[in-house]
Amino acid sequence: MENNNAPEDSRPAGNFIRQIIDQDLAAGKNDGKVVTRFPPEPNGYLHIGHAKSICLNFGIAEDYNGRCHLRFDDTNPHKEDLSFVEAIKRDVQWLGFSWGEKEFYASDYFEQLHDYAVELIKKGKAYVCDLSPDEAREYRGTLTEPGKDSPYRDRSVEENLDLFARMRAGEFEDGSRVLRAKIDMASSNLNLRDPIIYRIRHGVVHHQTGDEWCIYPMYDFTHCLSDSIEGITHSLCTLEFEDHRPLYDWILDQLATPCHPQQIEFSRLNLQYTVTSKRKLTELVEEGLVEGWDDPRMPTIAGLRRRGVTPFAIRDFCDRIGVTKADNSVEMGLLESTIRDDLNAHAPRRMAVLRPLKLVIENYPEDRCEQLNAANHPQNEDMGTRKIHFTRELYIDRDDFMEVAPNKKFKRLVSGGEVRLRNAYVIRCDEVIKDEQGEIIELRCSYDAATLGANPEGRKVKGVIHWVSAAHAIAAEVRLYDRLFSHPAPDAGKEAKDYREYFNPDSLRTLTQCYLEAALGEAQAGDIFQFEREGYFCLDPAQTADGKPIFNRTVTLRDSWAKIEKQAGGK
RNA sequence: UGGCCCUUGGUGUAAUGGUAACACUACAGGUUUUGAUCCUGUCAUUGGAGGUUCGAGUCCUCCAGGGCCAGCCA
Repeated sequence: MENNNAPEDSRPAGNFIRQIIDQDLAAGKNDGKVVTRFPPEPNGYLHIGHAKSICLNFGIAEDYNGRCHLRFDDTNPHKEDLSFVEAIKRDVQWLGFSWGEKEFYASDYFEQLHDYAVELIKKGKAYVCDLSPDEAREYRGTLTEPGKDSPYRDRSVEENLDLFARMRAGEFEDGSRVLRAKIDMASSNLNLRDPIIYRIRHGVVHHQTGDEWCIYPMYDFTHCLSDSIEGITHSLCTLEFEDHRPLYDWILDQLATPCHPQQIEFSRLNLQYTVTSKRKLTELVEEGLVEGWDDPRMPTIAGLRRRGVTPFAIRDFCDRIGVTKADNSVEMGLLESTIRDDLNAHAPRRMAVLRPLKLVIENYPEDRCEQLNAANHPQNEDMGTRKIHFTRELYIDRDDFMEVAPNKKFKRLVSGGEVRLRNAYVIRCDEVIKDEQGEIIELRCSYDAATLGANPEGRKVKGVIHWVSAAHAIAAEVRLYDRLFSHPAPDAGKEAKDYREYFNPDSLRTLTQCYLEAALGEAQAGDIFQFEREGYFCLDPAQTADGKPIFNRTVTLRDSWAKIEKQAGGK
């Protein structure tokens, strides 16, 4: 059955941009069409902030039966690279969006853009300026003082045409001349003080156009015209471009263009305890503070993917944060909650011991091995069951045993006490074995054979802990991640500190002696599981030098016990 | 004594002049072979002051606080 009559309640909440589009549609604008675009510059990897824009632009296209173009804003060959183009395409696709045939590059339009520039010159609205960068800055004025007209402002159309042609022909050096729009050097909006629209760049090979050009158009000139050429109806961008909108409109108003798209600005995402500035992410990568763009600690799409975050969770997160013009600071807890919601519903459960402590069940025969059934999901029978091995020698987590309970609420294993082994029997700790240093190295226990799938007679056993069979366990490395920075706004700069000073040295903790239940041996790279009582973990594509699998912790389980411990005055 | 923009609970959003809603967090309980999940309950009169109106979070004025802008970056 088709769902083209899908009820409105199945759609994401309307935001102010969707309301504008609704009004435009009601007013019959744009022939009832909605065309958006996602315009990344290929000079880095996409991050969670881009995901917000991607979900907005592609989401609107989907819901309004329109289309969304992927357009690479590649006007600055100095910083851009083909590898970034490829990574961006991979990430947008992975998020679940498709642009069909609508893959464009601003560089596709270089010839048209050049012709528009010539048109502007002919209309007396642009001129070649010979001011040096330093001189240009002086002439520009300041926030409170108007600028001064360039001495080259009144060159004739013929001279400008000639000079611009020679700029293109490569006659002039980098920085010696630029093409500027002739607007108003006294404008209170600095973007209108005769902005530069073309600059000279020799000796760089553009990833799309090679060495065909030595002049490159600036963003302000390129973006509005690219939008118009593509028939974009709503050009959505972040707040810092608000001051550029008068220039966007001015250029389109001067030229004979196919259409005049509407620029609408929204506030960018600020996520606490991380940074989402391409410059800073690039520095983290280049300075080696992280292992690469896809380091699981990075807020990049590639990093989140390697961490085990699903495309659904990211899209759901983008729905939850909404779209407004207000500055915001989204808590990491919201992202984590969104991730848990998805993974709780879909991740199969497994048992894994991260900090192993040997446990021997003395009244269990040495040669015996039971194959017990364990549900893959406690609330979803459709996810089936698996076999787990129960034997005399097991591993449990060191944190699940204490010789003496620290408080009345502690319900894990203690000396002389009982605890339920998840999916198996109730055991009692009879003896604690220590080494010369007094460190606990082994537990001697006994099990109650009558407690498999049944409560013990005449007593209550509250605690449940996870375990693995020593003989069947798979050795693995587990990487625990924490926030990248120790400050909620590392780049706020309140104390004029560099964000790097807030880098969290404990953002990665590696556990090399972990044991996984045997079923995890079949996991494929990218598979995500809930390690019961620990969190969600994703199998990394890499493995250790000695061939051990590596699991990345996506996010912990919500841990109310940790809160109790903390309130009780630390552990 | 430059311009533009923003301001609803701890956080993010909703309410489009008709009597503050949702999610996250926190806290208090209940269920539970994951201290998970799930369930229940509690937590704001909308930055401030005036004004318009029968009625203002929504409209107007002023004030305060915050953000962005002086790249031949995007």
